[in-house]
Amino acid sequence: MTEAVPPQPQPQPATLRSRRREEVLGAIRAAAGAELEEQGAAALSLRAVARRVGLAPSALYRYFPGRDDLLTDLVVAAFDAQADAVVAAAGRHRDPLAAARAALLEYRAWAVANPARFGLLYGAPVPGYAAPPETIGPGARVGDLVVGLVEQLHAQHRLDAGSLRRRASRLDSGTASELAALARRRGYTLPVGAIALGVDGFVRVHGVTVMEVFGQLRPLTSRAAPYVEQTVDAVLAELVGPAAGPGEGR
Amino acid sequence: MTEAVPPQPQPQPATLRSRRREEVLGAIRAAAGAELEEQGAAALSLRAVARRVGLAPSALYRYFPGRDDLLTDLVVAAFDAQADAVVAAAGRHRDPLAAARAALLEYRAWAVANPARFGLLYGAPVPGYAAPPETIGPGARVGDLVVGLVEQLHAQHRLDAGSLRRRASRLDSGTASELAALARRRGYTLPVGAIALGVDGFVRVHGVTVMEVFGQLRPLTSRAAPYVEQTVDAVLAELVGPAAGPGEGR
DNA sequence: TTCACAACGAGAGCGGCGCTCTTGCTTTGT
DNA sequence: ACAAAGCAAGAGCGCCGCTCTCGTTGTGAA
Repeated sequence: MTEAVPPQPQPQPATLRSRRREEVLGAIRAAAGAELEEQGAAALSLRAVARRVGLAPSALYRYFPGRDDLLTDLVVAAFDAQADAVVAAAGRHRDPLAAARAALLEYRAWAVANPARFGLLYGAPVPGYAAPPETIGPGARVGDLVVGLVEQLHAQHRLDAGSLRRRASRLDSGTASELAALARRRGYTLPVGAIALGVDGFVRVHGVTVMEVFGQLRPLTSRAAPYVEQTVDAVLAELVGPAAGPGEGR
Repeated sequence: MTEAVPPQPQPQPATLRSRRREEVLGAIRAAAGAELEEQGAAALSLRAVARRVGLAPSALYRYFPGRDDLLTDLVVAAFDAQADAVVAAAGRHRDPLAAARAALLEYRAWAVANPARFGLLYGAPVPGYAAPPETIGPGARVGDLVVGLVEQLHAQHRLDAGSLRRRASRLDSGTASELAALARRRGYTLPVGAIALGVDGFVRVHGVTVMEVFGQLRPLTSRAAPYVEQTVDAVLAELVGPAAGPGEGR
């Protein structure tokens, strides 16, 4: 559970040793990322990483307490890379609806481009490995972005009133109070029905992405991209009404 | 890729050896299932299975050519068990809408009750293991059931005309022709828009199930059951219009 | 009924895995 | 200049999947 390496770099000493250490650490991270991409998460082998960087297997334990901590490091890096990509895609649009569309499509595109990393984050848990608490921070960035965009749409009075009413009427009191608590905790200022709408949409896109990346979509369509696009458009239509076509936004 | 054991039992010899073989095979399957439930798919160890059955590790190779073939056997068994549960749940209702609701809820309930088996089927692929072709037959039973129920709703003119029109207008020609080919291949007699509606609904339920079983839903709600139920109801409402409440059907 | 044969289970052994401990060597701060 | 700390390598532990060999035992044909 202990952090392998403190995230804040201390540039004060800049000694020969600390510089070497950063270099080797970067090489290990790069090698582990390459191994992950080629072999998958559960097959990540410390010895293979050591071979790739040209170190003895035992030398790796100077940098990571164990295989699980190396996995944790990769999990955090993957969450951050994914969030960076999605946030950047959303940031290219001023209009929150166009930003949401770009974010959801990028969520899927990043997953398709990085299947092993995506599987590490959202696949069946690696046996004997429990995600430590320091991974939940980076893991929440995408969700926060989506809710933030829904919040903007709500502030601009663009959320579909019918969808909002229908969704709120389906909410049971337990889920509603938990969503309200979540909103209070994170400082959201939108009604729980709107949060539920946003969650529904994200869950839907995540579901179709999981099916595509893990191979269950291929029996239905050989090219999954247009199907995902249709799903995203349906999600946006549910949010702001049927006016939201593919050409909406900037 | 070779089937470890022919599925059709030959009761003709009934010799002492063949009877013993069936017993040991059953014990191995049971032990492997227990190991799978306790340790997860990727950690399934032939030696652990052998210990549990009380055999030498090498003796297992008389029954399965290797670890992957044992995995394949478990995959087929899991697909069949899941399909049995879902089909049975649907079979308890005459009305296709009620049957669809029961089937989708049972799909999630079985996954929650058998997380390791579900992860074996739909999680990130086990490294170095590719699902062999004999697994796709049992894997299609649930999909066929869902499409069959949508087909019944269509035959009874109960599908929501607006949903059907909106979904068809969003279909691109490539996806549409692939769905049409799928329908031809499997003998469906419903329009591609209806197939797409059914696929959308199933994908949605699968997505929320994956998130619950793999642990990504807990940050949102501590009790996922009502959220899944709301999703299923939304899916059914999309199918037959907003009249479909939780109390619909027999 | 006898007997060659095939199925069976156990054991030894191969290379690879995560991980620990020990042993030298190099850099560091005093 | 020197003790202390960091570092890399090697040996070794028990685990893994898998192969090969060797007695033993049930089987079907002679």
